[in-house]
Amino acid sequence: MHHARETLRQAGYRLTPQRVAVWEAVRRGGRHRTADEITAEVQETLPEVNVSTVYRTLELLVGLDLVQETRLGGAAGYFEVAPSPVHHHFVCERCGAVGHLDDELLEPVRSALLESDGFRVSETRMTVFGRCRDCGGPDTAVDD
Amino acid sequence: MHHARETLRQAGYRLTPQRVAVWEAVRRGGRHRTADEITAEVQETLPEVNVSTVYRTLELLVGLDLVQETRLGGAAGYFEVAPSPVHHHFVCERCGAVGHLDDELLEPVRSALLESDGFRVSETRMTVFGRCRDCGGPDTAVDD
DNA sequence: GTGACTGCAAACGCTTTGCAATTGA
DNA sequence: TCAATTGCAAAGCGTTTGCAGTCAC
Repeated sequence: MHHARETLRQAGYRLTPQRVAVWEAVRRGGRHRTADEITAEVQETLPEVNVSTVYRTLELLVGLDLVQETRLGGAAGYFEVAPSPVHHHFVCERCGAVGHLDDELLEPVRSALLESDGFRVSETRMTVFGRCRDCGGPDTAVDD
Repeated sequence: MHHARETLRQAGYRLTPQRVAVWEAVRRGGRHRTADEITAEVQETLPEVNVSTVYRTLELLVGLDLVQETRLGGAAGYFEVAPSPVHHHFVCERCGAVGHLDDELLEPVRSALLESDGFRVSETRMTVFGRCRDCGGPDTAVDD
C-alpha cells in the first residue's frame, strides 16, 4: 500500500483533487504511461485539468520518489509508480509488451565498472529490446 | 578505416558535400555529439548548411548503420560513429564525462531473461549514471 | 485570509515536413 | 537531363513557463 497522501502532506504540499487524480491514474495504470495518457484518464473525472498541471504533479511525485520516469526510446517519457526494488525494462519490439528486470542482475556490471574504470555507479537505466515468448525470437522459424 | 562514401554510393545515394561534412563531423567528434553541435561544426566549412539537412543526413547514416544515435537522458539525441563491438554508456553525473561499456558484460542478463521470461534480446540500450574516478564516489569523503 | 496551487496561453527545445530551387550522376 | 537533395520556413511534438485567478489549509 502506498502512502502518497501522507508523503505529500508531510512534505508540506497541499492535497488537491488534481494531485490525487494524477497519482491514482499513475497507480491504476500499472504499466508505463505517458503524460498524455495520464492527462486523458484524469480528465475523465476532472475534465478541466490541464496538461501543465499533470506535468507539474508528475515532477512533484518524481521528486518525492513516489513516481519514476523512464525513457523507453521515443520522444515521450513514461511514468509509473516508483518500484522497489529498482528495476529495468524489456520491451517486445513486435507486440510492445513491457516487462521488468531486476536490478540485482546488473551487479556484475557495476563491479566491472568500478574495477576497470573506477566508475562508481549510482543509477542505472537499462532498456532491453527483443521478442517476448509469445512473439518468438528473431532467429526462430515462424510458420506464417 | 570507415567506408562511408562507398556505402553511400553503393546504396544509391548521392555523395554531396553536406553529407560528407556531416559524416566527417560525427567522425572527428569522436565523443557523442548533438545534432546542434554537428551543425555548428559543419557550418564552419559550409555555412549555408541547414539543421534539417543535418538531421536528414544523420537519419540516413543511422539507417546505413554508419552512425548510432543514443539518448543519454536529456531531450536531445547524441550521435557517434556506429561502434563495433556494441557498447553502452556511463555518464558521470558531476562532470558529464561519458565512457563506454562493453556489451559482453551483459551476457548474463540476456541469459537470465531468456531463462526466466523466455525473452529473446535483440538490442540493449543501457546508460549508467554515477561518479567517475576523478569526481569521486557518492559515499567517498571529499575534502573541499 | 493567504500563499500554494491551478488553468490558460504562449513559449520552449529538438526534430520533422512541404515545397520550390538546386545539383550530382 | 532530371530525380535526388538542399535550404528555407513553418509546423510538429512533448514539455515548461508566466501570470492572474482560485482554493486548500
